[in-house]
Amino acid sequence: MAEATDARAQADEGVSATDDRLRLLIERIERLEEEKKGIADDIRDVYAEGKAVGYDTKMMRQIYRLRKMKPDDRAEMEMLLETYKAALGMG
Amino acid sequence: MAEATDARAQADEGVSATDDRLRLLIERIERLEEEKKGIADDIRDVYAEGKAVGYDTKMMRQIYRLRKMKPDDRAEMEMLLETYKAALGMG
Amino acid sequence: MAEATDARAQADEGVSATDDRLRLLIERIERLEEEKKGIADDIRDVYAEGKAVGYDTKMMRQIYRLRKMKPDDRAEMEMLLETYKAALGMG
Amino acid sequence: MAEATDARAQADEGVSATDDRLRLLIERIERLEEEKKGIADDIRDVYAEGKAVGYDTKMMRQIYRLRKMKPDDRAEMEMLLETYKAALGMG
DNA sequence: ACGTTTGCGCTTTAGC
DNA sequence: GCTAAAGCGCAAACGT
Repeated sequence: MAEATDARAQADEGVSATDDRLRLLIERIERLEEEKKGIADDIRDVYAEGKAVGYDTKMMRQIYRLRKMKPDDRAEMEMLLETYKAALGMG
Repeated sequence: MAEATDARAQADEGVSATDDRLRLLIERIERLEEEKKGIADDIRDVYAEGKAVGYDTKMMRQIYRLRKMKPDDRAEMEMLLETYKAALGMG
Repeated sequence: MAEATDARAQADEGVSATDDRLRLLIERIERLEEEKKGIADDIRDVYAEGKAVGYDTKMMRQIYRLRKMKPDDRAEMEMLLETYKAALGMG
Repeated sequence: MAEATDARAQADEGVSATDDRLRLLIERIERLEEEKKGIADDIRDVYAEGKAVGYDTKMMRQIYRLRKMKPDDRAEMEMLLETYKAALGMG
């Protein structure tokens, strides 16, 4: 409970200094979110560019996903295999 | 390992010029997605920083959301919520 | 725009009848959420029971996940293979 | 198909008594998870129904959340939010 | 241009 | 209390 109310305790004592700190944090977040959106737009543009030279957008997305997922899938499969071995008393 | 990578091995072999162009597009996308993830991590860090100095994460996110809304929309939304609350006897 | 403000329009004209309707909907949701929580608790109990007779909870969850995912994974792998074939001009 | 199901094939073969017990537990979990999903679908339907008669889905969910909170917690949360908003000059 | 459907991100919850 | 995973809502994307 003490931790949960720290912010209010601060707000109650003196608002100005901590409020600047809060505003600064929020503004940093807003700036970063903007950047993130910019990147997302760039990605969008690349897909559009690919489409313009004849590639199917859906296919490009699938290929991207496939390349990304491969290592993870292998890791997961191996983990599941270990699980099975353990389940059969080899653990 | 051999079985798992058969599909890509095939892709690497009979590769034409158009496939290089496709690969280039995909690689650009991959690069941008990486950047995007980096930004997202930065945002997480800022929230963590705020939490470390006593602000509630949930509230910070709420504040960010409210600031993002157009003032009119925000006012309308709050009014609608009050209306609903009143309708259910929630003072 | 007309659709978006329907609710408020109703609220503005006469509150009582529509409010009962709203309350009824919310109460149905609350009841269903309770049921859902009950089921979730039952699931929890089964895992606890398994743990009590010596099975590792984490492992049981993995097995559940595996059994659930298998058919989907096969379908997805085949789809991705088709994608590759298409990318190589066999589509 | 043969390769992909090797792991399960092995599990099906060298099965001991304890594995039957494990399977039974898993099957109970699967049944319960199915039920849970059914309830979740019902909830979705109720929201859809509310939307169909003019209520805003987002607001209904917000109302449900607020009703679920203990009154004291709700009051404290709203006050904290107001404090933050004031700190950022959001009237 | 709209409605449907899928993918992504956030929120919340379970386990350690 | 924190980290990791699952469920869910939202929004962009595709097809009509």
